[in-house]
Amino acid sequence: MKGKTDKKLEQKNIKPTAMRQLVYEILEKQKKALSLYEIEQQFDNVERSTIFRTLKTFQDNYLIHSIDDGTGAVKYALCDDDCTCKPDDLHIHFLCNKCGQTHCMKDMPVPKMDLAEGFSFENANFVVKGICPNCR
Amino acid sequence: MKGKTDKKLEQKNIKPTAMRQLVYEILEKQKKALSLYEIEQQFDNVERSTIFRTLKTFQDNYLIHSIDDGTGAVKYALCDDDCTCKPDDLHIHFLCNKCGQTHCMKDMPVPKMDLAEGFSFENANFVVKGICPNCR
DNA sequence: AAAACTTTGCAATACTGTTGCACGTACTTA
DNA sequence: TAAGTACGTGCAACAGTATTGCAAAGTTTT
Repeated sequence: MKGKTDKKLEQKNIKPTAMRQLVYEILEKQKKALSLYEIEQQFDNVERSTIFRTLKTFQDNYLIHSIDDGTGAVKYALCDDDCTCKPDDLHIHFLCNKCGQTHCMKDMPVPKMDLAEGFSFENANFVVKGICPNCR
Repeated sequence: MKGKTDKKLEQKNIKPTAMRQLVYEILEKQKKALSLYEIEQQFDNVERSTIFRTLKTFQDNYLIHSIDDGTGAVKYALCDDDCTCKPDDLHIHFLCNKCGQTHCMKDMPVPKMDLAEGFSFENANFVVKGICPNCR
């Protein structure tokens, strides 16, 4: 019988290799978004580039989304099951200025803005920074 | 008689050296936000690190603000005269996915969000991406 | 003009992300 | 099942941006 992880991967047309299962489970276990480096730390002897490509595959298949929170390292977090990373799926992210953790605020969609004449909207990145509940 | 640039710099307590005047004028001339590299290109033989430190000085004194638009290079743009880079001064930035130029939407403040219990708001980065009027 | 401080240039380095290549595993098909 | 093909992984090298230490040059103060 196939595991839950395998099903999730196959749902998004990703062949479930050992590596991919592990990376997926690391992301699932965390409530927060993780950087490539942070994921790498969870392994003993795995190549950065392998994880990098695993994340790229995940991203290409809408299993995860990436967040540039301004800390210098891109972070990654699981998408919702039905997410296709379209504008309507966008949500706000919160970076704690103290602990550096980045959280997905999945219940807070990125507000639609009325742009000036001639500007079209394709995508957005909205990161709110402050102090998280754990750090006060 | 002192030039306009000197006054602007002194208004923000920045000693107006030749380098600083030039960097300021480059930023002023442009409508858009510029990366360190783009500024470097406007000179013949100036050190990256010097510009870097010049920009840092400008930023520490609220003369410019930096924008991380997700392109990998931080960009810089002049603040309004009375800006102190507090939450109320924040505005949206627009990155054109075609030409890569980043514009300050100074008339569009970053919307205040009601964060979940326990999260405090200190700062925000809101970048909207799409196609700009020049590229359609 | 000497001392103290600031700014600049050079060189080196850190960090993150990214790619080429070779090897091995898994899948396909005859 | 054996040969052929496609895919995934590890290693190594590299690219781009940001950043720092140090010394020389310039500026301000006394």
